[in-house]
Amino acid sequence: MIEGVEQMANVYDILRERGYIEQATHEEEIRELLEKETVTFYIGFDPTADSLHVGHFIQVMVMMHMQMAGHRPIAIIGGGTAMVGDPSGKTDMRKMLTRELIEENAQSFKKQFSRFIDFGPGKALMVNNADWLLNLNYVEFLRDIGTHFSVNRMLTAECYKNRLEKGLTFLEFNYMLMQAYDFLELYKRYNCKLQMGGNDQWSNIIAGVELIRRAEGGSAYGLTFKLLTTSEGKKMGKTESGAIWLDPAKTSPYDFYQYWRNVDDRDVKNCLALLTFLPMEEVNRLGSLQDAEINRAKEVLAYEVTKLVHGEEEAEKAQKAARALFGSGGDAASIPSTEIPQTRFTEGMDILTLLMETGLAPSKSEGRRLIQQGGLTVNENKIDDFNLVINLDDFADGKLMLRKGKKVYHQVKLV
RNA sequence: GGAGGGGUUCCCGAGCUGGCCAAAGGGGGCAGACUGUAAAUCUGCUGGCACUGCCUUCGUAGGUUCGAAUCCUACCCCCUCCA
Repeated sequence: MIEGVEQMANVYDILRERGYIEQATHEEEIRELLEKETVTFYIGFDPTADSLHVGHFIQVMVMMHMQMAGHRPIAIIGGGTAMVGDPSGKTDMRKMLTRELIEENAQSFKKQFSRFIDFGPGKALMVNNADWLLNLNYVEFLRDIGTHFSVNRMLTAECYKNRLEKGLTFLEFNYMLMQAYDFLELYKRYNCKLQMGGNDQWSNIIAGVELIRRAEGGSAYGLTFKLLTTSEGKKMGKTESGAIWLDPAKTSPYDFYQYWRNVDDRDVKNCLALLTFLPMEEVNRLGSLQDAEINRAKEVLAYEVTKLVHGEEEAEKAQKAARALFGSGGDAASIPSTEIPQTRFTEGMDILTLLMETGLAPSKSEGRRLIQQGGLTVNENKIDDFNLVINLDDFADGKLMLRKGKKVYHQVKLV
């Protein structure tokens, strides 16, 4: 399903070249390990939402690279750890999730992973840490695992820094132990020697590496990736309306495509390297395009990432729709649309209601504001009257095109 | 448990000698100009609605008052110091 076969080069070098790697516990050893044996490694994902998002996707990319290089990924679904909530990098305590919700989320994650990773026999594993965390005996756990941790040391960990100022509950403080225990458990069960994760997981990862050494005298390694950030250091994959989800029901393929189509010039190269499998020569070539030329690179980026996540057909449709709206040609079939029964227009619908129906405005006040400021176009005619009534005559071929601002298109279809 | 500080509109953060407060300022967001579906910059807007007015909002519940984010009472929560 994924083309672009990796050469015999060491994956470590590939990952480094593409810019994934941020920190490693033992750079040389890891590189050697990956060179000479099939390494079982893991990345954890806490099911705190009902879909994976772009931030997770970068980790999935790494798993794919690793699997293509012949290593064996374990995707851990953190059904147990999500019960506690990782305080790393958070300023506030997460809201507690119910067990049922976590279970549901875990199911969604599972489905999504299967799109990207081959879970065939021996190829990869997906396990839920709820299996061993949920029934732990408290005192036993403290005696077996707790003894290996120094609170003094934990308190100096980067991940707790701002929480020590704002407050940290004992519940969350335990998160690190649980994640470390996961690693130990996987080490024992599957000979898993390497944990990877976003750089915010660094403290938790070394905790596991050290636990394995102390408890088992074993060697384990850790590797972290750059978090997907913009050139300005802001977290990427977030918009005003929330995260960019991989679930097409939560972020439509068109919106997904548009997100990448509109990234900052300066982020194009990085995104191409991290989120596509294009060869690095191509990435470098596209990334060095200047001025308006770089729009071509953005199209490639958007197309490639959308293809990976939603498949070729959806990527194709999204690209055509975008071209139709912003350039010339293409067909607009798959731009976001809302279907509204014809009968509702027989006596006309006021424009403000229509804006709310289509989700272009969250309230009539905002819709009014939008129109007053000249931000709304209906069928390519700028609207200046917020009392405008839309009726059937405004539809051509059963369709009406709304445009908010410069690039938010929305089609109304009669049914 | 004791002492002190604090909970304000999406976020941070003023206001708290009662009316001029839907609430300063900043951030974010949205829109306009510019442009390359970019960035930067400039401008406007930014609780809701039946919008020259009305309604709801300043931790929660009551009270005082013609009138409260501002005063009083009780309660909840957070932080700091002490135990």
